[in-house]
Amino acid sequence: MIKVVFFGTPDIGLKSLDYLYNSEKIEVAAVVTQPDKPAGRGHKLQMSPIKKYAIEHNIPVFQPKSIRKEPNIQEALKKIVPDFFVTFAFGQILSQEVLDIPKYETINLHASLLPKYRGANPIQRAIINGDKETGICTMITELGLDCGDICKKLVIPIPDTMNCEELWNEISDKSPKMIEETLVSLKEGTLIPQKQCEDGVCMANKLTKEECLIDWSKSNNEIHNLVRGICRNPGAYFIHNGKIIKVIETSPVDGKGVQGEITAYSKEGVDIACSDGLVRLIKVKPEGKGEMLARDWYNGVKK
RNA sequence: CGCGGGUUGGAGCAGUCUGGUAGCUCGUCGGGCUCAUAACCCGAAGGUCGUUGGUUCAAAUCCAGCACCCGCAA
Repeated sequence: MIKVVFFGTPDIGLKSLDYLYNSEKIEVAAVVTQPDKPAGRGHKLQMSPIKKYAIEHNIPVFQPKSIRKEPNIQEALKKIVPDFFVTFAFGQILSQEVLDIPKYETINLHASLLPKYRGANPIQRAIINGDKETGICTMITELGLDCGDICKKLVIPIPDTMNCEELWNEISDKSPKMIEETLVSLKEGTLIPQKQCEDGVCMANKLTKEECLIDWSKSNNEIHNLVRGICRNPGAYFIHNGKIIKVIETSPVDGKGVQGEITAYSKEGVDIACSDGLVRLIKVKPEGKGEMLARDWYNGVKK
């Protein structure tokens, strides 16, 4: 049995945690996740999906505000005498003291083809930039952001119509085996991590509010990529009659018109002109309303 | 007690302030017309107005409670 402590917070790591927990070769001795935070409407205290899972399966949970600054929790983790730490979208930076705790290594799973898209937002950035492929890497965690040696790499193609939710799910589905195989072969010594090539390094920064506002002076493909890249969360949007209209689904089509103006409306959707062709809105979500077909939204709004 | 929007035929909305015949656009169904469109014309079906209670001669509308959906912010 390989004894691991799983560090994670959002639901993208849930399947991996579940897989490791049920694996014959792995023992999940504890889970480390972000503290419960007031979130959502009404600011109710909410626990992370990873914590929920851990509680349901009686796995011990640690919730440091900052793992670097809490020696008590570090001590508790030492007592477990883990073989590996596994981090997957944990949301905190580890320190050398923490990295020194496990007998072997700390491994991290990152959702990009490193060294491309190091950082916070690799999945959405790959789609926004119109990449044809991305992937998953497991790596040895070192101080510094996603710069450790690579253990395993898996390429995932991105079709033109794929949105970030679909990619998110695919990564969530394919990660568990990657992690298990990495752990097993590292322990056996059959895998030699490779240094990252320093050539193609680029960062995947967090999305800003401004980036989510649709700029109609861009091309229809750029806008389409933005929409599918950030889909519902946080969602690309524009302002119509003073209301935020989130755009859930689009397709780029040919045509001409005044940038930002609606040029046509049909069963298929509402076409808006941009710098190069048209963007056909298919599904939208107006402020305060549920998701709806763009043609339904426009039907209620036009006079 | 973070701020705010919403619930009305199958869909999207108006009507609520100022109580008095259930309205618009779309869709569906039937008929007609056009070279053609996001087409057009005629007709029809389809609604316990979220729920419970109160006020009133009379409530979608006013008052009180409850449920559910959603945006912002974090």
